[in-house]
Amino acid sequence: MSANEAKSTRKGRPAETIGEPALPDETEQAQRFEKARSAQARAVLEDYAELIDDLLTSGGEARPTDIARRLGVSHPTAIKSIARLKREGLAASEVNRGVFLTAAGHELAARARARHRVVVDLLVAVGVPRACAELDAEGMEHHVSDIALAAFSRFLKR
Amino acid sequence: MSANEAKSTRKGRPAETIGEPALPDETEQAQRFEKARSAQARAVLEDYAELIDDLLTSGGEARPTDIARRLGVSHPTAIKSIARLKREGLAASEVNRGVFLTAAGHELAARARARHRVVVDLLVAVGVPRACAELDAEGMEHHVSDIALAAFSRFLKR
DNA sequence: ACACTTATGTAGCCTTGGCTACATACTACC
DNA sequence: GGTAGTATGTAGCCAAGGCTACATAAGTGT
Ligand SMILES: [Mn+2]
Ligand SMILES: [Mn+2]
Ligand SMILES: [Mn+2]
Ligand SMILES: [Mn+2]
Repeated sequence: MSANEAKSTRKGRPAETIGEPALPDETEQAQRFEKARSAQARAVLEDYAELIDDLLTSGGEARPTDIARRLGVSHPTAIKSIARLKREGLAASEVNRGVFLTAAGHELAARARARHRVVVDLLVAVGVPRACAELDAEGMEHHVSDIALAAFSRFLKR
Repeated sequence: MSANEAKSTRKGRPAETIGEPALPDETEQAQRFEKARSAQARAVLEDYAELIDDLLTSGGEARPTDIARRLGVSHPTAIKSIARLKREGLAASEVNRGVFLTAAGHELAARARARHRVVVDLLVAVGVPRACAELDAEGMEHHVSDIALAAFSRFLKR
């Protein structure tokens, strides 16, 4: 390929003839997808931390079955994810006892809850019905960056 | 537990003493998480379909290495995901040839692209910097329901 | 004390979507 | 036509997050 100016062209395709849509830069696009993937990897941790914190705050324990039921998964699934939280230093528990959050876990939960609320509020503010906003926010929240979150807050303050 | 009115209380916890935050209904919460999980399961298919369609539209082929590079993954990963698209009737290709979309795949791509654009536009409209909007939208889009999307469109038309 | 019920934990399976290493197929070029 | 280089495909590994089935622990009630 020596000093070929463009793209990837095994069969000598014209490449960048003008007039066509023009795709985004390859590297930039790859970074977008990469960011989405890493956000996704954190999503489970965030949801568990937020939920555990909610359960603890609401005057009770955070027990695996409660967690499982609220997440809509089987209890072994919940236990396995809780194990990951522990492994990553976000939660702690002794056998046959409820789950607790470490300082880091509590931090994460607090941020997740605050973000969750802002996302729901923003959706409602732009006209999404409340119930739908609650539904959609559960997945969207994990992809909202700090910058976007700040913008949302500003927008909500008119 | 016979006709116990509430919750789950192995050690006879007071359950719903007033004053505390009051968690959302269990079933409703479970449905939210379930919806987020199923959206996530579709995310890869949507991104691949959208990207393949973009590549085809931009006057070229959709070749596995191009797809892989734009997604920021290795080519075997891309090939494996493309195999899933084929399995689900969204794409087709013969060996050592570029990938094509079936009617269903093209449909999916069109919807994904339209939604993607609206999501970016909405983010920008509420004050998120363009670059950040592009980044965040890549992950958020998959969780935006038709109802929310319609609300976004309405909002964008002032 | 014992039985019953519920909660917890373990084992083992599956799928998805990452990866590397290797083998094969094109295409270009001399 | 042979060789180099790129693209494609295959094999096999891993971790995450689902699941069921089973075993154990802990309360509840008679
Ligand atoms: Mn969530
Ligand atoms: Mn949340
Ligand atoms: Mn996307
Ligand atoms: Mn997209």
